[in-house]
Amino acid sequence: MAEHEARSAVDDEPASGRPASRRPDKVRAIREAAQRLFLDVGYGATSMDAIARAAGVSKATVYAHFTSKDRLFAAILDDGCRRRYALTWPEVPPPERLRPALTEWASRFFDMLLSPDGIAVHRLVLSESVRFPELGRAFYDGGPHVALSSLESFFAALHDRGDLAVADPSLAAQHFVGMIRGDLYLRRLLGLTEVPSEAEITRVIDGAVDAFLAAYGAKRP
Amino acid sequence: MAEHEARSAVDDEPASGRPASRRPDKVRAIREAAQRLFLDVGYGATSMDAIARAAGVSKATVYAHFTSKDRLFAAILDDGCRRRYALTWPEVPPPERLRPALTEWASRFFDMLLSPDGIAVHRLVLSESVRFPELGRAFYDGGPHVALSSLESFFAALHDRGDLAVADPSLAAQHFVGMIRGDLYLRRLLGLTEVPSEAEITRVIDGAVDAFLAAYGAKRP
DNA sequence: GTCTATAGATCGATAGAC
DNA sequence: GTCTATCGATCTATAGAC
Repeated sequence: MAEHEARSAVDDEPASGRPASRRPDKVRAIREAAQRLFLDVGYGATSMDAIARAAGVSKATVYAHFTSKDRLFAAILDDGCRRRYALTWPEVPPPERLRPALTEWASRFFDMLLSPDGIAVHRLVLSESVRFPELGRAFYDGGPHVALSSLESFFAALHDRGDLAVADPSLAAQHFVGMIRGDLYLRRLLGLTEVPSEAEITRVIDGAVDAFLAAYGAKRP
Repeated sequence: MAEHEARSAVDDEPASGRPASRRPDKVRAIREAAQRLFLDVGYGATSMDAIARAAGVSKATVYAHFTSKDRLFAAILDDGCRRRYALTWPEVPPPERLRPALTEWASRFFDMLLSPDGIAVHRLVLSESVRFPELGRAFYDGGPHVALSSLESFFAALHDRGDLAVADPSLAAQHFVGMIRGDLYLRRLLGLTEVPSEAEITRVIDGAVDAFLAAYGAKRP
């Protein structure tokens, strides 16, 4: 095949030992194909045949690198979705000006939440956490829990400083996130609407920040 | 079989026409078995063999009453889950005393949301709304949309009366529901926690009502 | 390491006796 | 209407050649 010719021209490898392990790119191709298929159609509707076909390898090659469908699924989630999801959680900015900081955080959170990839990850995790109980725990600890924890300490610091009046930082963090999610998150999960417009996003975020500050803003005498 | 004897003793039917349609109870058994299985393990993991076995009939009998697995699934959702689910949305109480009314509504909403059946329905709909797009629409229109709409008009009426300060009733309704859901809803969906204790429920609901009233309570001069 | 070919199990759906 | 028995397709996983 043309593929073989193209490879042989650049295949003088560093001769770094045994001649085995020639094609790490095939492993990568399998991972990418599996990730896209799992995210697009879910675990059950993704067959190992489809993964092999999409990756351009034979099914036996898939099984040579991943013991079973379950293990491949776990590897994909460990290596791809969960880490990328956790990394996209923004850092909480320093509380110099409160409203812009909240707006900025909410904006990034909202974008990640409603993006096609974000929705796909949520759908996949929610669908398969019954079959794979560890999945729900790993996702929560690496995703939502990180966001809530950082918000909690952020709010607690502002409370100590007198810039906010949060008796229960945990509840306040849940309220802020819950108000940002609003209705759009559910409608996105159900496939009822596309990624909202900038105007709609601004309206929702400003509304959430306004309500949060009205509820938790420090009432200084 | 003993089953036949037991039946023949009371089987002198009203002779209301043709002798067919002897066993509506078998249809009911199929419906109940299918509903429980779909809710417990989802559409993909539920086989027609399993449904027939759980209902105590043969697989051919299932197909004699329901054309296909898809149709059986649709019938279950139409007849059982969705209607029962929609009916359990609490009525919004009259606004005589605001705080107790909000607390009462939130309490019933929360109970329904976190109950084993409520969580199972949500999980099923979220999982299968990709494969069955009409399912997501039907669920949303019969469930969350009803709750949000009734809250909206409730808030709008209170605003007109001067008891609340809600510039955007739609956003306010989403904020109230979002704060009630908080973190527990997601953790329930992911299978990370059981039905919370009464004390925990009270803490979350009181916190949401407090925050909502702090944000939207009328500031009368 | 990678392929083709296939085993073994299960699934949705049906035929035919009663 | 209900059963037993089975078809044909599809899926996960593996054996064996190169």
